[in-house]
Amino acid sequence: MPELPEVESFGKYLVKTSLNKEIKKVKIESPQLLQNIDINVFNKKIKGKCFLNVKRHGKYLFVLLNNNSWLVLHFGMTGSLKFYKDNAKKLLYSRVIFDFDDGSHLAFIDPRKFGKIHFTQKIDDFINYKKLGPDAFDINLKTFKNLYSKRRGASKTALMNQNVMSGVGNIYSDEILYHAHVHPKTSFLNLSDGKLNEIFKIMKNVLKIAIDRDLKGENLPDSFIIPHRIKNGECPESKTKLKTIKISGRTSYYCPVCQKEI
DNA sequence: CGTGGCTCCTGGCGGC
DNA sequence: TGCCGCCAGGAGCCAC
Repeated sequence: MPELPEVESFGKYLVKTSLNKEIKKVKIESPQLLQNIDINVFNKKIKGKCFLNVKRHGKYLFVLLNNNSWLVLHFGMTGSLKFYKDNAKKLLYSRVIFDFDDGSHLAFIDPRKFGKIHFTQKIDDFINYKKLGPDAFDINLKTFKNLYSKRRGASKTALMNQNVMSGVGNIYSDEILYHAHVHPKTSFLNLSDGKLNEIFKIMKNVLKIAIDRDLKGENLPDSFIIPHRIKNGECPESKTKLKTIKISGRTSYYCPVCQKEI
């Protein structure tokens, strides 16, 4: 689930529910999510603090604590956040739970435990450490073209590479290429300058629509390929049955009529 | 640069 | 029903 749009809404959700409350206790059910930090040190850094603000870069959510450090959340394939008030309730697949002093809780839910939690003093340090490219929602056209115009290999692989640009994953790369009428295996090297401009615009648009819809809890438009990502799904435009191929080990959906390989 | 394979985990689904 | 293999919206590591 969690690519850029979902992480953006997790951030908004955290802001809406969990800011400025003292964290009484952290329950760490799955210590393996903690990266480069001892469980005791983690506890010490969090206990008695509160969340002040959030920032997002790509698929990472940075949560500012009132000790000038940032908690870094990455949601993997199945991570999410859930806020609740009921004291007795404990949600299935809770891996880390923040207990606030007013009796409410924020849980990091993650069935597959692919999520990761770090600490950093500065966001930029973390971005450098992970070698993350610019955020897909912030990036400008010039930078985008610099990064992609000479990129070899499949366009889908390039869009998913977090070191080139950060935030687009398997699902949204398919969506972007679908609207651009580009086959996921086609290389950026084979695309015209105009096509790159178009892909840039489409990417921004797709992400914006996805963020808005996610925040409102609505479904994506039927003109998107994502809702048709099912067995026997059809292209909403040409009504052709969608095809799937493996690219970089991930399943890619595309329309064989609208997206011809070059 | 680039690719493909394997790994970390758990649950759901289809096939036999 | 029971078991098995495969698949899943991420990403790091390694060999080539």
